[in-house]
Amino acid sequence: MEKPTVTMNKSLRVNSRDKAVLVRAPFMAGLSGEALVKMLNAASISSAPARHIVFREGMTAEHFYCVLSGYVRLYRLNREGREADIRICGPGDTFAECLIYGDDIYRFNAQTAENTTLARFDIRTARHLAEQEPDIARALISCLSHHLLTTMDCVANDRLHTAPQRVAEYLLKACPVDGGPASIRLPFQKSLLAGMLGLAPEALSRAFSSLRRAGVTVRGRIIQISDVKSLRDV
Amino acid sequence: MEKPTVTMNKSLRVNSRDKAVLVRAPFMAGLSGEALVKMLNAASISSAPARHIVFREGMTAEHFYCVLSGYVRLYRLNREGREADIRICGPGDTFAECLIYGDDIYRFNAQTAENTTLARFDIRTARHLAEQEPDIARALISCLSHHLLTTMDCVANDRLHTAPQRVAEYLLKACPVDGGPASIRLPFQKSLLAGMLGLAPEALSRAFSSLRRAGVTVRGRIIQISDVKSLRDV
DNA sequence: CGCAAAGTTGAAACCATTCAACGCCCGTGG
DNA sequence: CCACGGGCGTTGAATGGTTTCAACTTTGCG
Repeated sequence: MEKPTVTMNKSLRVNSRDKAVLVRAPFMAGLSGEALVKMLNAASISSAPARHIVFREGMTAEHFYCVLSGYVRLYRLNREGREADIRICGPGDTFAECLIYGDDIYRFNAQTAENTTLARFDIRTARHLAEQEPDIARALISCLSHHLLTTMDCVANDRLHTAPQRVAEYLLKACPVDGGPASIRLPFQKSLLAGMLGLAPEALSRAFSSLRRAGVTVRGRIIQISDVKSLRDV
Repeated sequence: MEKPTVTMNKSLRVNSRDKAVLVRAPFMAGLSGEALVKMLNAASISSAPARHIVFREGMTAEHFYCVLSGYVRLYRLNREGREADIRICGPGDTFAECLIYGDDIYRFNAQTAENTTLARFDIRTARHLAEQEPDIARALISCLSHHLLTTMDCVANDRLHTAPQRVAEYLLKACPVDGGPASIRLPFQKSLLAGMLGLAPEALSRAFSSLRRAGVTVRGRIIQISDVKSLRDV
């Protein structure tokens, strides 16, 4: 039983349900038997209530994480205390794995946005495993590459698109279909979506109402799109 | 002699001078003899004039690159043709290495900002090498991690800081000293710095002139800072 | 010297933030 | 049952930062 530096509600071994999510996470998917077992053994599960601080910027980085359920907000503060989200991590997403080499200090804050279950990996252990098992190294490379591309997308979006365009883009990505009408249920609160798109909650609200003329109707977390194609023109 | 998909001025084997830069690049530094030789053999050098398109978004990704001299702009276009820079790569920087696993399509445009020498690696070859040589995998992980952190910094900066703050931050990072007066010579054009910070050239100009009251004097590419400490308060 | 590219400055328009007020939903407790 | 209150979301008005466009100046290079 290790003591985590940041206390959580519970800290327990992997149960079968969490394991199922973990094994399907992009980071673990594609690991062979041996490597998979090693990683699973290195994992420990913890769950935390909403708004729990997982770690703070500047803290010594000892673990990286994989979200099993719920959502985690990665963000940074400016000197006046204003927060800016960098990334929102949902089930299957890994975060702070980028500290596996290099500085041993967290470079941002991580806070749960709702009740959340996390898998936690010791960074040193994972580093050793990555050096022993080529498959684990490969998984790490693949996972980091994907994050990097996503984050570059984020920079480009912030710099190229207006608020309604970013919202439209999110909706289109979340849309299962490629034409006609569609309906989406947001998996989290609107304030979280706002942060994800680099907007104040008010700006998201205004973006939604400006998308009404493009056939977007919002009622709570349910979003109706009358015509996916016309949304693409925004 | 392979034919590159994008024609460059010259395409030649590694010469001793380029090799020296390449070996010192973060990506190659820390490679052992065997791994180093393999990577060097996989590299081919090409140089291109200013404003040369290295590759375009959507093209089949066959190579990734390491800048040996000069600068490369990674950017994306919106539908109206406006450009937004995602990253500026200088000597020692690697780009498009994030495509080593995953889709085989470039996700952004790359253009030289001045006369530039590049090392080019075949992506498939590099993938095989990374699977054979744990050191190469380790170097890739380390390199990708660093990029990811940098890009996350970029998102946070864009969202948290104003133009003068971003400029001040750049100057402080480029500053060798931590107090008193300092002088910096920009390694590239101001328009490139503007793009790097997510600003229009005019906005950079205004930011500089608003930093005059913080003791910043600009003459061409030379920037004088009367007191580094007071710049930190911006 | 002269031209073209790069950089600066001003004015106007635009976009997003901020602050404040209000409405809504929902859980709690009387 | 209803009243209350808090969290969340929406709306309005004012503010501020950045872009855009255009004109002008400066720089660098042949």
